[in-house]
Amino acid sequence: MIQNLTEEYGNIFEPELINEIVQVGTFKEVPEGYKLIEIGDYLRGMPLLISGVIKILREDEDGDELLLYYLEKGDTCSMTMACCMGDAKSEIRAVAETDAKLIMVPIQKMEEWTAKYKSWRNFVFNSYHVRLNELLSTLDSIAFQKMDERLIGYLKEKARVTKDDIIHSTHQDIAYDLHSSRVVISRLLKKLEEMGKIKLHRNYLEILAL
Amino acid sequence: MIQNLTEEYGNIFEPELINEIVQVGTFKEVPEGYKLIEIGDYLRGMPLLISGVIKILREDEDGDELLLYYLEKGDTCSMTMACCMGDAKSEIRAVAETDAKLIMVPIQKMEEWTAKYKSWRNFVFNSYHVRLNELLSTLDSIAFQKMDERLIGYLKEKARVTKDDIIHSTHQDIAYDLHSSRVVISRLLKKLEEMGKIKLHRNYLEILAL
DNA sequence: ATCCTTCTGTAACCATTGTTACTGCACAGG
DNA sequence: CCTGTGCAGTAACAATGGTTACAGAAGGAT
Repeated sequence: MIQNLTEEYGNIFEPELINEIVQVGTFKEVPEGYKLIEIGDYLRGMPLLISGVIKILREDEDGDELLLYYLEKGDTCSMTMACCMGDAKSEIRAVAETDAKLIMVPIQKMEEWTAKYKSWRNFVFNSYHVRLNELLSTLDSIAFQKMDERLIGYLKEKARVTKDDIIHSTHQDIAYDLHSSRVVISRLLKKLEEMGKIKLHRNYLEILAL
Repeated sequence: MIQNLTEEYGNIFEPELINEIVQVGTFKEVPEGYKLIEIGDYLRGMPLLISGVIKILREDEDGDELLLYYLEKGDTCSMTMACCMGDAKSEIRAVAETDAKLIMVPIQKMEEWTAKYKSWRNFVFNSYHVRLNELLSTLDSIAFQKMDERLIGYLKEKARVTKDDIIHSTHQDIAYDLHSSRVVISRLLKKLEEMGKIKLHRNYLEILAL
């Protein structure tokens, strides 16, 4: 655990803080598809992501989903922090997009470290900053873009975070993330294939030139 | 300035912090419609709202607008804080929805006070928390609601923050805020009038029962 | 009063997205 | 090998929202 922490966070946290994290944190390794947080969950810990990708989803009363953004190594979940301040109920769902390693820190420490360590304060503020901007771009894409543009953006982003030009998703998977329907996504993907930008297969697709 | 501050913030900030704010802050009174922040502006100060309502807007490259949320007394602009951490360029526009009084605090103090005052830390974290959730509901309404529901929500929220069941807006104004077109809004408003929920007039409308 | 500008109402039309329904294909498991 | 299940392709249609165009009403300015 200590070497993982030092690798990812050694350059931003003071050694004493790293020590504290090692003391109170618990190491966790989760497989792809593992549901880390469900909407309405009471949060007891704050995750520090060591490796892998976590996707953060929003859902409404009817069960309609929407992908908000991905967390990558070095990220933490601002939503979690936000929740720790308030009623502590999660507003979002977190699912491992790939196998992932992370460290869970008890939320009680948050406040303490915020007073004690400048690096922690900067980290927390920076996380909020990044997450707010991430949410803003998500909002932009929903408000200002059409579905074909959103789809292209989605494929690009997914390829980026997984470092893989093969997208291992069914059309239905994509439709869920974009809060659309399978038929619509199939239609648009077919267009992209006709334009030579992607190549479709069963259960996956290749990005050729987006 | 001191009595304004004490009225709105006296119960959450320590007296020493109030003193510091009085020392370095500048009082500002702006009329309805005053543009406080434009997209791309470099931010030099952080606003603490004393009275009035500020609306926060997002805009894309083509100049299409979208209302994100309102700030009310006791609120501050998390976006501003977020911007102070990063490249300091504003991602949003802030316009006074009503006449408003506020205190501008130099951003250099933010970091200092965060280390020094627990109440300030809580205030800043809480602001982020509230703003994140506000952004989430905005996102919800765009992603999951249809225009008629969004319109009703908009009218209710506007009536709430202005404490006035008369909405002093033209159909075009509303269309801008909801990122729709005037004709669409007129159509939907007419339907609401036929349902007896509102009464339409030139340049304003009355909410009867929403 | 007359003119001009702005706001509103409305119709006709279009584009995008979502829905329903049905097809065939791929593949895993017996 | 057959069969069931899930995935993808496609057509026809519906609904929502956006666009264009035009007419008339309100209200201010001269």
